[in-house]
Amino acid sequence: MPERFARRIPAPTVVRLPLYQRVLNELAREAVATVSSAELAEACGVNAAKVRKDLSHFGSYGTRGTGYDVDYLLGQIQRELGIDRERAVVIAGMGHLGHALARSAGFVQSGFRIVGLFDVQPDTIGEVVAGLRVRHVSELPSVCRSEDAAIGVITTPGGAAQDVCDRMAEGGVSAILNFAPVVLTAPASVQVRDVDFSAELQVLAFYQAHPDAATGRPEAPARAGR
Amino acid sequence: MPERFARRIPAPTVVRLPLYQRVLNELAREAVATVSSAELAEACGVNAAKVRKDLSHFGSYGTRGTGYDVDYLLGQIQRELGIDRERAVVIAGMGHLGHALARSAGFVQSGFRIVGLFDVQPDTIGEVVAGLRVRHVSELPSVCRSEDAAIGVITTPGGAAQDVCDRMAEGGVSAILNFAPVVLTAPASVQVRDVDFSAELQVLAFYQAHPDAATGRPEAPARAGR
DNA sequence: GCATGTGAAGCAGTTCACAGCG
DNA sequence: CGCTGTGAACTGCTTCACATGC
Repeated sequence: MPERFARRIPAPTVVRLPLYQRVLNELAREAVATVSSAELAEACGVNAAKVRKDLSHFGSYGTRGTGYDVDYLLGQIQRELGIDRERAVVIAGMGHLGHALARSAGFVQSGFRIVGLFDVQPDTIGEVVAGLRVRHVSELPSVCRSEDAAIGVITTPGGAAQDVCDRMAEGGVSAILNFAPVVLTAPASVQVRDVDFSAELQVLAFYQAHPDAATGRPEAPARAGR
Repeated sequence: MPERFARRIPAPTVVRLPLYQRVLNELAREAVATVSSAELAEACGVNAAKVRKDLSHFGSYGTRGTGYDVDYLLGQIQRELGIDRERAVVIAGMGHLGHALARSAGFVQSGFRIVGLFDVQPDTIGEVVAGLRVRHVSELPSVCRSEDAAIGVITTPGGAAQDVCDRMAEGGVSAILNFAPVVLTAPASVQVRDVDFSAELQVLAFYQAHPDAATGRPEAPARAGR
């Protein structure tokens, strides 16, 4: 058992971990035994030195002159990501996006299990999606507690997002993935990540309008601070 | 017509522009006439100095002692984002996510018009979604050219993404929003932004597993880089 | 008086380059 | 000899603090 305390990991590094994990998974499936930082970097589209620095934050997993053992490295990264234990997730807002996420194979493969679907529309409640019955949002807090769900996904319209956020916090959720185009207010103990499709397109549009501003390759933008 | 050459805008600033745009839009709807950098910062969940610095990259739009004129500032930001002209978008991969995006109201409101939907499934082709008939991916390049679509969205399974990417490039697309969990290879002239839901959840899981690593407030989304 | 705009300071992540080790 | 791991240099964003101007 390696050391216990993770040193402060740079946020950009944390964001890249899932990428490494994904690529290593593929390599493992292809029965590749070892990778050098250069190869892994190539496959991830990042700089080799960055890969080594990132991995070094967790310890020395590589072998000099050889590279990294794919299976071992994969295991270490998954452990860092806390994928060893399955995590329960609830989704609020069963519109098209909510449906899409509920049925997403990627979530399950990544170690997440969806344990609750919620909405407020009378005609949506009761519907069965991905084997789960959609319930009214008022039941969200209790379900979070009974299912021990610590992660919530918000796919409601903007107007309903803050209310849902409050209910999630009430249910003990400590991490929220927010797709609603709204700035949420949540307790400091609740981690919020925002995803905004329109904003992504707008960024692309910006660089189209300002080709000179494009920095060759955008790359890992890091977190904008709050 | 203001000046022509945009100075090099920091990538983090570009990522925040859509956020400012959104918040300013709300303020405009509420008929708020002016905002100070502090108020705008509060509403966006960012630092006030950052707001001023960001805006200063585009010129001096504020009035000392008063703040910024909401309508004027909004107009300037939209102009910077190139929202003044509508942009045509094509979507490849009409699974649940593709459907969700095709019907997304947010895209239209943000100045994007969806002009083509594509898939390879025989039973999906021909279906009409959001007023558009789904066509076979082989038609993608020609439609991009005829509709002058410069932005493509990939919502296919991972295995089909690179092929679609190639076809988009062939069709003259210069910006791609990629939802497939794959590292795409595209010409340097094509800007790619990746969005990976599972990766977002994994990042949240990481911070749950390492509460000590949480940097106060991560904030606004960032893209895992290429 | 009050809020912007900005030089300067501070800080963080990236990249370099090489010592160290298999 | 090759590749990792890492100190050090570098680059760039963030934050500060205040002069400027309404």
